[in-house]
Amino acid sequence: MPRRLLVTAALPYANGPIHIGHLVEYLQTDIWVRFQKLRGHRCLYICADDTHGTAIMIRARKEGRSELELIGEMSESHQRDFAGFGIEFDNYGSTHSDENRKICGEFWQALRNEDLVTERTVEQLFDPEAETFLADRFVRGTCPKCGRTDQAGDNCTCGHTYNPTDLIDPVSTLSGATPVLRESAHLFVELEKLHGFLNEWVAESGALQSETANYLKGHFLADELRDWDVSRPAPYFGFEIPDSPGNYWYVWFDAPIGYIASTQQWCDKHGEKLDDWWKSDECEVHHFIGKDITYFHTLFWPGMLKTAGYSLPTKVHIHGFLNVNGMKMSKRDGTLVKAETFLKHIDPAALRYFYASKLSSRVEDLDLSLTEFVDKVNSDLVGKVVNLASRVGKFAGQTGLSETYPDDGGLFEKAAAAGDAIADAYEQCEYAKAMRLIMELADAANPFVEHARPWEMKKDAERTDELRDVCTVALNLFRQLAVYLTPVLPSLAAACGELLDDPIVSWDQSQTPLVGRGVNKFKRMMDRVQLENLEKMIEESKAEAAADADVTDSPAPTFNDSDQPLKDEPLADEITIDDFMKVDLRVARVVAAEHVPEANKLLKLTLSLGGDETRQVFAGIKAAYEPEKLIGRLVVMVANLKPRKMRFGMSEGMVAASGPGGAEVFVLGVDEGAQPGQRVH
RNA sequence: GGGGCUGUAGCUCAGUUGGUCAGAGCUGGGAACUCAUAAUUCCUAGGUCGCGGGUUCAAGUCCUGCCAGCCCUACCA
Repeated sequence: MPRRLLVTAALPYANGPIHIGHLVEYLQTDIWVRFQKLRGHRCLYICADDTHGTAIMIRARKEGRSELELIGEMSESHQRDFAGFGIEFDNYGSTHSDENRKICGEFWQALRNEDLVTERTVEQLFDPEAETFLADRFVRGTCPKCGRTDQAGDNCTCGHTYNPTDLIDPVSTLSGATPVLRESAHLFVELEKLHGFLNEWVAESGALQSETANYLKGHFLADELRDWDVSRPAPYFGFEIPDSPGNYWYVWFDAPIGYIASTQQWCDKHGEKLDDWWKSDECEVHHFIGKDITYFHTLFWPGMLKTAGYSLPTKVHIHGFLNVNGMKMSKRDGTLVKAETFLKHIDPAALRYFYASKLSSRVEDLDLSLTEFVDKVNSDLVGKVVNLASRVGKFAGQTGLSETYPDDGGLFEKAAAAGDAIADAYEQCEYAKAMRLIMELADAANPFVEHARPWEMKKDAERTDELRDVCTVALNLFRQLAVYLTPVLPSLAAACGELLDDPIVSWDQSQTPLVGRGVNKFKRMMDRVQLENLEKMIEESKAEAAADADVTDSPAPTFNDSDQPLKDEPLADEITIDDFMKVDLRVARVVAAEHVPEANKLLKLTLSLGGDETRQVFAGIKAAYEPEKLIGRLVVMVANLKPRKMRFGMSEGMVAASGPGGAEVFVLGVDEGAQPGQRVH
């Protein structure tokens, strides 16, 4: 009896590229979906980009473009990355879609009708410069408890937790401005009214792993459920709440509804009814998510679904995080590898298999050890599975497959019988177990070829029938493995289908051997993974991280620069390189700086050109720089400027600076590593 | 501080309801073979199953105390 399944993976946020950590989930889900489809069930893999919220708004602003442009580009890059790893969605939507807006409205109305929405005034820090309210993570300041500076908005490294309003000297990370307290009206969902329902659902629906059910029971359900703040005041990139002008749905309100909206898009394209997928007892709904977003999917979301009359999740599959070499992924270590970067160096099939070999149904972090990755993929996939086909491929191309399946000592039959256990493991998301079972079969297959010695048969024309039989067995055992591995390795399945002119489309193909037909020319199916390539990948990631840091560390970069400076001071007449070379610019270190009492604008600087060479320079930067702060700095000076006698003494050069003057003066700096005395070319 | 999980051969892990359960793969060592991507096959690896108690005729397998690691969460179960 074919089942109907609607499967989702969490919606990736449109604020960054996909990395190998994300891929754990999308691959886990893709494998499950491919498995279900292979088993003959109707199954949809639904996903979308999560596009709303302050972070997107801010980023778009910084990059000087519209949110739509940003999320459009992100969606494209996400989908390209997913496709690169063989992740096949039935529909990939966006939370910023008409469908989503409409269904959000429907959910909202349902919440209103059930009297679950209440309004309250909230005091929140507001950035007067960026003109936006600040979530905790956009505020930093001094810890009120221990006095450490530059601490996060909600907690300090000393362990103390607080509200961002408690911070001493709070600063907005968006603009550097000092936030002010401002009131606004927020809308809340009174989740407590659904407490009874949630208690029951968590305990009895069977939708949650027991560890998760216990966690919820102990953490949230034990107390009164707090109201859930689902609105954000303008400006906010999202959907405005129809009955509350100036307020927008919080990104976590519309994100999960995006699952439904994306399904709606699929239905519209395929002439199906949404209700058959989301409001039918005949359809299972499975969510795959990471442990970090557990409560959104196990409390708020079921509450919303229940209220709006949609199906509750049949199962919420929660996975842990990815570590690399036993440690948290980090940009600095180059272990937070972007999907795109990975693809430049490594076959994605290798990652699919490795993750599969590590995943279980439990909420456990998994570790990607680079050496283990190489060993496992190479010995299991290349050494055992692919090798099975590779070693008889050439012969089989000439002999074809025997008319009847030969005696193989019960290997095929035994492996066929193992199919149920393997399928069960897939179904339970126990992929590691499935892979282990499959590799046991592969371990049994190679000795058959070894003992049959087909290479000897090849030399004897009279033994062609025997040779054909050996090839028939080896290729059928290989095909059986390929079928079992199809959810994990669609590329291998495709290669197998091509070799035998019989595409793998059904799990049942593992139960019957293929006989009495030709075999195509063998083509290499997979390359071994080289540790060097992984190392290159890590190095490249490090370099990317370093490049990113250069760009993002500078506060609030804006690229929509004004054209005023150029208008104020148009470009000078063209000169030749020789003209330029007449100006001798040198790197110099400020070794002394002091005020000149009688001067309004001047500082007296002593510049060192290295060694004993110093120059005394009067610079008109008094309004912009404190003398003490200049000492030690490297600057650029015009070193061959004719000395000029000033009222306060000789000035033996000029410090290069830009700006109209007054406080608006900016001394040219030099990157670290420059030496005083070096000429600027 | 609380809660959860884990602790089995160098590494990654299997070990159902307690009784050939002390295992597999990889690595290492030895040998064979050459069809295959220096792939494969055969032999070999002597780990007090974290430590101490307890229940039982019998315990990696149940109970308990301790130790270690990981995850979650923090004045709250």
